[in-house]
Amino acid sequence: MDQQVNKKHTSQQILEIAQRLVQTLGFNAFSYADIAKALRVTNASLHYHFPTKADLGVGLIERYDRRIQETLAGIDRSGAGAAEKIRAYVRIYTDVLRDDRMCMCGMLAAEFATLPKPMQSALDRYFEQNDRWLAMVLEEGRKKGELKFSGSSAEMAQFLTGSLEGAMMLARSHGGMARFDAATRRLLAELGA
Amino acid sequence: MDQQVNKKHTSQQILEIAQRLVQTLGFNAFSYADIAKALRVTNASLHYHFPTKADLGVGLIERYDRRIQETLAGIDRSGAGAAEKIRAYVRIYTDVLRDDRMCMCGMLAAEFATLPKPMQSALDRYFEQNDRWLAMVLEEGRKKGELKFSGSSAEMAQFLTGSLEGAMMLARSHGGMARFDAATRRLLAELGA
DNA sequence: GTCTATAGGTGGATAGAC
DNA sequence: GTCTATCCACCTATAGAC
Repeated sequence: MDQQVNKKHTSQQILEIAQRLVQTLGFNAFSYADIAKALRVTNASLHYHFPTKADLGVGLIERYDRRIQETLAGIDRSGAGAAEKIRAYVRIYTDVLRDDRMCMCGMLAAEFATLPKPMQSALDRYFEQNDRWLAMVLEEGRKKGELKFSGSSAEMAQFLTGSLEGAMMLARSHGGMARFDAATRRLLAELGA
Repeated sequence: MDQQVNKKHTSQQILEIAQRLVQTLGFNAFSYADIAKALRVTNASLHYHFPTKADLGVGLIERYDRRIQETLAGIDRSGAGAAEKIRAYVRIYTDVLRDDRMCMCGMLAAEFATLPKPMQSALDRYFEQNDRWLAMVLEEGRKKGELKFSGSSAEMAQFLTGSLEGAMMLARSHGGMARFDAATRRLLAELGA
């Protein structure tokens, strides 16, 4: 149990708790005190791991990004067809919402204007990577005749994420899971997936 | 210049400034001090018009609601066909985004969990009324053969608002006006509008 | 790595003079 | 209706002991 391991472990716990808080309340609506209470350490202790809240925020986005990329790589490795890949992608969102959370980066997108520059940049990279993966799958799927849609795959990718994030956001306040499910069914049907 | 007129005038100015702040920063991210500075009055003076921030928030939503309803009623009175009505509806969002704002209620939906109960209720009424109008137009349009879509008109209405809000939100942080325009073009094309 | 203690700032809100 | 003055809660962040 050397210090590195311990530090890493605590950092991970902090990120875990903070992420849930962002997904449910938003980045500006939670405080170090909230994390401290949940983790039963003091406020000051958190600043050892993440000196400023901006550092914590960047850490959150980069970890979220890394995890999603791993998930997407897993979907790629599964050898599934394009249609199934899209369905798996949508399932990621569905699972998050079922856990009463908002997509973290969707929440941060709403708060974008108030976020520290480094967080804005990290968020930009996240959406960039996501769109790239989606566009690739869409392009491949259309070529093979598994999917159908008009316009460029890049544009369709952005439309998809926008609609998913929006449906998710409104489902949380008005419409619930049923609203989100209806939206995803429509999107998938539209694509022929 | 009696007091009533003056009061109303100041209240309106407060609401005007506050609304812009909500649309750009969010409800939790602005303070009475921001409004006071912009209006060049003191912080305390604002509390005369809106005792608590929750009061201000409810006032914002109800005014926003009233205004949108008037706009929708205007569209109804125009005698336009269903397709043109939908296009006019979409144009409302487009104009807001062009002014570098987010739809106020979309922003509030993202912050929903952190809002005072009275604001949540007001927001609920807003989305309810909006969906009702949209569903009515969609239903009418489909009957007359001006619009085409699968599923119920109520469900399609919720899908539309969700996609518009989501596209708007992501356009503000990643993709800009082009992204939003692409989304609306796709949605309208899908409807045959 | 975590603690106590505290600084320095900002938030919403109220009392009471004018 | 607007002002000054003030309260109190909470926020992020730091210094320094352990």
